[in-house]
Amino acid sequence: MFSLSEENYLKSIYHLEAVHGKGISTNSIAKKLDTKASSVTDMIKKLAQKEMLVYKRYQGVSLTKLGRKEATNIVRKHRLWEVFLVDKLNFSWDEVHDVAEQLEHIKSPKLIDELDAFLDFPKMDPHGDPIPDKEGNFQKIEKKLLSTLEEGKIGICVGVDDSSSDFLKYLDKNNISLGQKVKVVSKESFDGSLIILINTKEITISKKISNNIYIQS
Amino acid sequence: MFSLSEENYLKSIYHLEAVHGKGISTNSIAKKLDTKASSVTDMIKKLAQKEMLVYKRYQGVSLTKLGRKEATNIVRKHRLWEVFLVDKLNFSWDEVHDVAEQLEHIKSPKLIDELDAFLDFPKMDPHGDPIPDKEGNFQKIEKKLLSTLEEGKIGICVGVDDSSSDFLKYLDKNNISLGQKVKVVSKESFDGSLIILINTKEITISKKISNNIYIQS
DNA sequence: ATAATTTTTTAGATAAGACTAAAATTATTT
DNA sequence: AAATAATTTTAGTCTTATCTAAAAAATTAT
Repeated sequence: MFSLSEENYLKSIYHLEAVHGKGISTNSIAKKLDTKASSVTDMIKKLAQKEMLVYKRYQGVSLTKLGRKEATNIVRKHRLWEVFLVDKLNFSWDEVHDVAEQLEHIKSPKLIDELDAFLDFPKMDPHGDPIPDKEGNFQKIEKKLLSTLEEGKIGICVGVDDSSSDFLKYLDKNNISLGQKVKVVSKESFDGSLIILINTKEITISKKISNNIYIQS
Repeated sequence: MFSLSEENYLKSIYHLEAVHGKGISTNSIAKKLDTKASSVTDMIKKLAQKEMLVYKRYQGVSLTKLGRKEATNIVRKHRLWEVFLVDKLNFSWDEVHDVAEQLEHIKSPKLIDELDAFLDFPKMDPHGDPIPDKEGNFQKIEKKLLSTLEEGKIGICVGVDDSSSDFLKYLDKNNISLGQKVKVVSKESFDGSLIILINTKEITISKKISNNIYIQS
């Protein structure tokens, strides 16, 4: 059984590996968890002891198969709770993160599988991220950043990278939601900003925004 | 904001006060929480500091209005989650306690009220205990112990005192559930055991059992 | 009323998880 | 290749919530 803290470390390392591959640095974990590098060193020693990850001093860490399984299960729980909050309890997609962050640590063999069934085995969470099944498997969705879409091309919004409340509220304000059709009207080469067409309305979005929206074309 | 431990102390003291009135002893809290008296002394000092209870050395403790409000809210959360687990996730009444024990500590202003609405504002949990509303009010149910029912009299089972899995499974096995009609066929004066009629079947139950079943007559 | 017992508190120790500051190692420049 | 910079680890401290053992107070029995 893992402590809340241990679970958060495993989850963070899992997410970092998804982006940067194996060999995650102490500093990057510290940044992600908003803690100090020395605290990270302590914890990864402990998790290495438990064979959740492989660690060699000064070399960064990589999850073991067991560690990845544990992490995947936490992600599964987090995302299922997010679906529950949005589908059943009228939360909006910018409100779910903090609560799911707590709910993901509830320990019950039965709870999460019943919840999964109750929600009708959803494949996606409210931000377009895939939900691992009981065995830890999930389909990888074909997607690319809106910032990579060429002028004149059309895409469907299928996910977001940043799930912060501020960013999601910005999207709401501009009627950008999952499933929304988006056309790149023009691209400003100087700063990478885009003029995009949402329904019948043209809006300008910065590179920072288009780098956080995933589309399917 | 309160720690998990602080919340558990408040809840336990609340339950003890419900049975024994004001002035709860250090030892009884220790017993309830399966911890040592010295640990209790430490924690009640801390909670007294926070004005959740009144404490004078060697005199036991009593919740303040604020402390009672806090405790009531935890009880509300616990019981709402129990209803959720039974009504929506196919848990049986002997399976809910441990999970609700975890879920009651989730902190979200919105979550619990939405859950309440989603469950259609239930007034009772699966064990027949009343669920406080948002303001902390709940109706006290008229009930007495099955052990106090006289020979030949009939009652409706409306609650249980002990909510342990073992006891509830025993009840299931003998078809005793909330709403079930029970008739006392005879009473053994030597050990207080009862022969009771459940539907068409007569069974013998010990005093210990009849002391844990609440009925309405 | 005094002795014995029980309850409660205090004092000091421990474990988990975080921190700061300094030392060790690795990476980058010049 | 040496010097500088950045990263990582170690050593030691802190907080929270426990614990044990001993002291203090309250209660009960003689």
